[in-house]
Parts: sequence; C-alpha cells; structure tokens
Amino acid sequence: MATQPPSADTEKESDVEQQNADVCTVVGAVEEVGSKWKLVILNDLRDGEKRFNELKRSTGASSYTLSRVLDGLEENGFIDNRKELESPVASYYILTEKGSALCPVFDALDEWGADWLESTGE
Amino acid sequence: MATQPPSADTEKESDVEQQNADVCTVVGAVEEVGSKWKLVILNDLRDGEKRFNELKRSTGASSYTLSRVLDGLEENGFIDNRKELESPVASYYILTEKGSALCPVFDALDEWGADWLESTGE
DNA sequence: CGGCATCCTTGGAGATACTG
DNA sequence: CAGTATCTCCAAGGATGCCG
Repeated sequence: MATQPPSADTEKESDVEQQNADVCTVVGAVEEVGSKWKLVILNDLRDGEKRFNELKRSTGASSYTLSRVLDGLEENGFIDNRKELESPVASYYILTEKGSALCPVFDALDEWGADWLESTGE
Repeated sequence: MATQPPSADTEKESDVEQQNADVCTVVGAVEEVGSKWKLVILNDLRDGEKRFNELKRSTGASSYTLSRVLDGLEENGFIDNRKELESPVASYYILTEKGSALCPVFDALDEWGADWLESTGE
C-alpha cells in the first residue's frame, strides 16, 4: 500500500496528519473507548443497572472522575441515565445497545486476562 | 472481600485503595493494554512482522512515542524484537504468543467498530 | 534506519469541599 | 445520594535534534 508517496520532500513527523484516523475500525473503536475508566466502567455495567455510588465503589473512581467519564459515555451513547427524584435522588446507569455491543470485547479481554495475566506474575 | 466495612467512619475517597486491582481479569487486562497506542500498535502487528518506520507510518505515532510503547510492550512480553545489523540496521517487531492471544479482542473491537462507528457519525 | 535525549503542552485523574 | 467546582499533579505524547 504505497500510501506514502516518497516524493514528499518535507517528510517531517508532523506531516503524518490524520492518515491514521480511519486506518481501520479498531483504531476508531480505541479512540472512543480506549481509556482505562471507560473500559472499566462499561465492563462494570455489564451486570446491569447500577447507581452512581455503586459504580464508585466497584470501580474505585472518584466522584469527579466517575461523573466525567459517565458523562462522556452518555454523550457517546454507550450508556443511559435514568434519574429518580424520589427521596434523596437516585440515578441509575445502564448500557445502551451500543454499549452492550461491546460485551464481546470484554469477554475476549476477560478470557485473555484469565490466560495470561496470572502467569505474567503481575 | 469486605475491604470496605461500611462501618468505617472515615469513608474518604482515598480509602478505596486497590480493591479494584483484581476485581476481574478485564480490569487487569485493561491496566496492561488499556492505552491507545498499545492497542493500535498491537493491532497493527497482527499483519505480521513490521519494521520501526513501518509502524511509525501506519500508526502515526512519533518516533519517541513509538519507541517507548514498543519498549513497554516488549518488556511485558507482548512483542518480540529482532534486530539485523546489516546495512543501516533494521529491527523487526512481531507479536509473541501473549500478544497474538489478544487477536480475539481486536476482532471483537473491529466488529463492534464496523457496526457502530459509522452510524455514530464520527 | 532505528531510537534515545530534551523540551514543552495537554488532559487525565485524585483530593477536597460544597450544593440540590 | 448524586453530582459540580477547584486546584494540583503527573504521565502521555508531540516536536526537534542528534547519534550509532
């Protein structure tokens, strides 16, 4: 794939631009959910609906971080937020279709981890 | 593992410690390969052996970053480095077993991306 | 060609405190 | 309980330059 015409004289590092933006869907996927917390939180929501503080406990994220990541995930359509204004307010987070579609990824990750994480001597 | 006794009066955010370190293998896996470049590079190496500059082109990472991530990946046993001291030096990177074992993850990621990335309107 | 040393900018993320 | 607002810190990562 001669994607790089060698004719380019100004072949600086800054010239790569965004040619890697859509190399393949994996890259795109990574760009969207490639951060630690996003993965951790989404994986945590596989169990089903969870509350803010539940997630805080299970993931270990701070309120600040959790709030932000949750916000981002909702914006990108990975999760859905349902608020109940009853007693002292309760908001539940749950995976959307888009988010649930990531389950195979987590399964694969889980399987890999089971196979290699232990023997690596963390 | 009741690491968090609800009876704790000093329930500060800093008390969570590492109870999330081994919640499940997914978290562990994410800790190891949860960064953008690691995923991107590993995915790129699925095609087979590649040279430094090949990776630089295809991933769009700078030499500095690439070098570092590659180094980390090698340390963790994901990839293998073969250097040929011929003419102007050539080093090839290739996935190890451990690294190849991640392929299912990338496949899942790829499939997900194909399904959802386009319709999301990047 | 491969890749390390340096500088510098950004944002991810924790601590803490405060509000509805 | 569920956030939001700040402040701060540090690592990730890009740009450049240089060297084997």
